[in-house]
Amino acid sequence: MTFLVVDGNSILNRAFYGIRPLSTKSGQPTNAIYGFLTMLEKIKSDTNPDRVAIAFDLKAPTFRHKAYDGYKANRKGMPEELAAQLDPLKKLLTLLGYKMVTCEGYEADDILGTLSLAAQSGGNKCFIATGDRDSLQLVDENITVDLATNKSNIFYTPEKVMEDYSVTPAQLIDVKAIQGDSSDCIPGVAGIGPKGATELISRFNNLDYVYDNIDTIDIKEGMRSKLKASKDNAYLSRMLGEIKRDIPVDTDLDSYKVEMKDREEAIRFMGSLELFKLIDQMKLREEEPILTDESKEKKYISVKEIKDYSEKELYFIAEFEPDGISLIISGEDEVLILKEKNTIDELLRDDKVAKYTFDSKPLFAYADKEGFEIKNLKTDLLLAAYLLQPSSSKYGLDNLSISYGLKLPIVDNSDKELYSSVFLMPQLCEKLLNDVEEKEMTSLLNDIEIPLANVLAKMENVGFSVDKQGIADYGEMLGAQIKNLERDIYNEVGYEFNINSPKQLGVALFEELGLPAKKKTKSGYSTNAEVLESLRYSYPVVEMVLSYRTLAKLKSTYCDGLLKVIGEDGRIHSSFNQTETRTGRISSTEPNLQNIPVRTELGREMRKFFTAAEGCVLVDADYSQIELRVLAHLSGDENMINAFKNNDDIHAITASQVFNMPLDMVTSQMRSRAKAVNFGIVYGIGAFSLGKDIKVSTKEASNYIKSYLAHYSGIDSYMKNVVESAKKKGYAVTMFGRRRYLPELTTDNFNTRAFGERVARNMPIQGTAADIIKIAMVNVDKRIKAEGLSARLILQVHDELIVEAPSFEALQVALILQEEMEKAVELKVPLVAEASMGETWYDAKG
DNA sequence: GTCCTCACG
DNA sequence: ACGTACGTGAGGACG
Repeated sequence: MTFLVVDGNSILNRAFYGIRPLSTKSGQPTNAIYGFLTMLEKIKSDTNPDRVAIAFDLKAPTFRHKAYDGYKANRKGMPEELAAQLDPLKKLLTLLGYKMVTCEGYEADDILGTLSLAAQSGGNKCFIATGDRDSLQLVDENITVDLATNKSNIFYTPEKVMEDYSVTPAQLIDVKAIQGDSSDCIPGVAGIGPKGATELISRFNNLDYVYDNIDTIDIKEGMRSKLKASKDNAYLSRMLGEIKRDIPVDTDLDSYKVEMKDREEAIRFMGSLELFKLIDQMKLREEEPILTDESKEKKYISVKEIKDYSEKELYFIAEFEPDGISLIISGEDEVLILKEKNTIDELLRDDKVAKYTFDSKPLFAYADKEGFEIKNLKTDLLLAAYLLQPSSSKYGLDNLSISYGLKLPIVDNSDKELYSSVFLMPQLCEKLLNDVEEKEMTSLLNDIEIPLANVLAKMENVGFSVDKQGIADYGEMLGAQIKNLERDIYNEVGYEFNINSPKQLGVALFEELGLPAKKKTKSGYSTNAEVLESLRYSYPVVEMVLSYRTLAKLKSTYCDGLLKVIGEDGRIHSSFNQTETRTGRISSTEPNLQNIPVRTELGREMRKFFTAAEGCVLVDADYSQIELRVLAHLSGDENMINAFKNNDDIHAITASQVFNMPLDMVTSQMRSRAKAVNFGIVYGIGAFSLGKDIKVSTKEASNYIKSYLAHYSGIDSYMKNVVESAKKKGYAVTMFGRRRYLPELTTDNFNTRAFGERVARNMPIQGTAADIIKIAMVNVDKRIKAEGLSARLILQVHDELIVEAPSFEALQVALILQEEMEKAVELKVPLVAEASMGETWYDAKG
């Protein structure tokens, strides 16, 4: 039999430092857990053990021995991020069926020693997997040490130990007794290091022989006196360094059989840690699920293709392939596949068929293209899952089933895993919708998110018309300027290099030209805009680099990037993702139309290429100060509410309050600083960053904030309450009940917790604003339809909506936009939206 | 695949 | 004592 003993703490350490930081979206670190299991799998496949024991130290921070020279090395114990992974790892190992061994008063090494000896005495082969070399003394004919890192595994047999250390494994104890080991606080013989120690032991065999014959052996006098001086330390060190092999742990090897009791629970737990890749790597899902006796769930299902479907309830997902649509439907005892287009269309528009699906947007897009409407869509599980867990990064139907404790049946005549989770959709729906109801998000789901999916689908279909030639020409123009700048920069620096490489640029500026470096990043000098900005007026080359950066960004991201995604219809069809952000905003990809330049004139030019179709105009409306208005509402601060009721210039009013000045004495600089404070408040504010932003000292910035909160005392108390409440509830919440869970608030790590607190202050504001514009979008879409217009919403940019409308509808549409945006919700302050129009986005933006 | 940088609200 | 404002997506360099 082969026995494997794992040095848990040591492998965990290797994993933690060897794998880049990973964490769930909610902030639970997982890299060490991931690394540990990957390494364990690798070790197992290399050693093929029949039994496995995993040894752990009992105490988290490891003070091996009382230090004789202070204990600075381990003073802080384990880093927070590692400590936070210990309990989840142990739980997971237990779920996976491993037996863990700990022993009060002893260390993991002693457990390795005892178990390996027990295995050997029983005539077995034993592997010890560890990350540090202390255990090498245990190696013998039947005990092999696997020195494991996340990259390599080195197997130490007696021969390999001899090869590397020139002594036998047992002699390593004596070598260490002489040389000492500062990391383990083993003193050794002062003045003799690894070389001397190894030579002594390989020549004289052991420590006893050396000291028994200390006056007669043939060594240098200096060494003799060092040895004599440290004799006590040497023997103490040997005692400390020798691993114990008879400590009281369970040596019944059969108790270390690996038996997974509840596979689904293990998968579910791994799912909650978002270790999806690991679930696959460990092939946890391939085998038959274990069903409990009382379970009425089906073990096996089959897949059947059908021509017709006549039930009144349809639980399904839609798949879109080049050859058309197909529905995968949850049947009574099987999964049904429906491919008949006419049948499908009939079902989708039949008001008498209640429909439950996962990911409705493509379905809405399909119906839009086919020119009909989907009727009686009861729910979208993807959107429900998002509301329940907005911080997750992956919402597969299968992961969802698992995390809701459903056991996936085996599909016997298909390899598609998806089918088994489709089969469970009715159960899953019930569980999810109950959950949504309990958390008071039913209206958010049914009245906002699901109708919005339809609106977004249509926006994607319509797309945004662009002037392809215009973009290409603009790109060429930029290209020529970039070439000139390149040449000038090379001239200044004296050689050619890649200006796009921050690394090479750092060397050129801060080494070759000797400019003062301000900041460093992990991999070299920081060359970001903030650093360059501070040098631009003193060094012409910096100015050139800044221009180069601007132009290169414009060309690569916006000209080249956009040209690649123009459709055959001459329009850009971005994708709007509804389940991506943690605050409830939507995001835009391929391309991202929410970050088209506007802040500088040169960039803003890009918007001239975003046009209305022939005979149409763009109507663009944006909210004025929506986040501050939301803040005024949520906080109930009278001062701010009044400012908005009076339709005052909020930043100027803030300036007059913060700087204690009459309004007509407020300078533009004061206004712009007050504006930054307003932004800072919304983001969760810190004096340091505010100071950096407006280029005043941290102290001064801190005074601004104090003054702000004194004048807006309602905001002060609101901000305190909102953090308090998030701590109590575990989540931040918007006006419409959208949640964001904040496990960060309960951690001990100061920075993590401070982050959580800022998010707790920001999310209700950003999220409520997101809710509001979503409502407006749904209502605008409805109004346009109700009034029989052919105008179409084509883009949303967080506080801005763009509609493409036939010219003759433009005025009507502008009114609709403004009206629907302003009355989307009633707040304690007016909600103001302003519309304007033009042939291009450049002209339409007010 | 990750880092750095930078575009937007 | 320590790092430093919220939310996104994309491109280029580099290992």
